[in-house]
Amino acid sequence: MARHSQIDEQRKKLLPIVCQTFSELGYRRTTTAELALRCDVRENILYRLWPDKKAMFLAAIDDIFQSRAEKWAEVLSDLPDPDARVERLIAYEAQHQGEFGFYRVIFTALAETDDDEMRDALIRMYRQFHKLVVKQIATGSEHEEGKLTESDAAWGLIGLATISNIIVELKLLGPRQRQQMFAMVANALVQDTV
Amino acid sequence: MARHSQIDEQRKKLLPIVCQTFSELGYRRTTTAELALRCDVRENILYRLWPDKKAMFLAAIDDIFQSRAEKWAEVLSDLPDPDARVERLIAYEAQHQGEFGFYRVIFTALAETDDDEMRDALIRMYRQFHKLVVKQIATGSEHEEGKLTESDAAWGLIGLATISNIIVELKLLGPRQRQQMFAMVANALVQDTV
DNA sequence: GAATAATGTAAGCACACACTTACTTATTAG
DNA sequence: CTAATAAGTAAGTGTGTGCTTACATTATTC
Repeated sequence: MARHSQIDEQRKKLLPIVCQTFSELGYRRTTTAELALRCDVRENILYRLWPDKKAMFLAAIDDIFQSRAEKWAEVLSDLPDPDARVERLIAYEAQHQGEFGFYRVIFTALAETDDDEMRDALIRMYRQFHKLVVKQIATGSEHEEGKLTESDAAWGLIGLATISNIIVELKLLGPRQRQQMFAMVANALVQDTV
Repeated sequence: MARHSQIDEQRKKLLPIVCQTFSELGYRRTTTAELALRCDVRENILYRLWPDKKAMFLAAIDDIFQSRAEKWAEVLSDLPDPDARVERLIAYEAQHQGEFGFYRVIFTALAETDDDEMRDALIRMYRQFHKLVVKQIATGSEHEEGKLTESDAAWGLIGLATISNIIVELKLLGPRQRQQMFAMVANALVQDTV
């Protein structure tokens, strides 16, 4: 008989490199040759792990969200108080915006939304992300007239994170200003919530 | 002697078609062949109007911002009262989000920010846009402690518009819900300003 | 230890697409 | 009228790149 396949292990091993590459270069500019180079394997080996380039990209989208969510859990692990959690999260995001090239994957994916699988991956990602944010800012209190629902505030925050990433990428503001802006707007949104 | 060049006129004539194409397909998926087809000319004619594909795209970015700004001016032309102007603008944007494929051009451009000219075009566009929004929400009153600056609120609104476009594209919310969300968050940001 | 299947290497195919070239036809200024 | 140049036509060309194929090597299990 023959040896056991280690395809799963290798997929898991190479995925971070694949993520990193797509994060730097986006979808189109990432060539399979470049991926192979960075993974230190030949192209056909990548094609044994995933059926095509798109599958590699979709795997990257999923993984990026996963690791982001894990990061949040880690950041919040020692904080029971909900208010402090939100505060910590805002501070964390204000500081680490744009560090992982997350947005670049998302933006290039958004340019490919004519493709159904790509759409679906994005939709899944945004839904999960929105849910996660709602959970973090949820207070359980009654909804007051004129205030934002938790869902609305969460979309606002996701939008804020998006433009904040763009600001980093284009250096539209200095780091200090950008952090300040992020914190101010985020707090305004959260404080207007319930 | 020979006839006069009509290059400028033709550029102006074809630009809307070029914009429309990039808006639908994004940068990479728009081929020069497709552009020529839609403009009803041969490819080499496009290359007499612009040096390369990138130049066509950059022209589209500039034009898209221009026409957006003009649209705003038109929407606001009959309103002198500043508060009412903001209100009208929010209502207008809430309703017309995603109509022009504006975001698609921007997102595909954001995937090409390794290119300096592309970066510069985006930076210019965002700066102008931000300035325009600030002007619309400016009240002239003193800045109060704990409230958002007009600049911060403007970034918040641009972020909101961005995620709102994404929501439209991915149908993450129904039109009614999305409009509601946009209006609520936008008002929260504006009311927290000064 | 040999059959079997996984892993690795190297080369290249096929196609899409940005851009060019060589040429013909229309227009107009002098 | 005609020389000169713009506008239009048609057919490439070269390159980048996603993906494949053919084959050699290695490891594992019975």
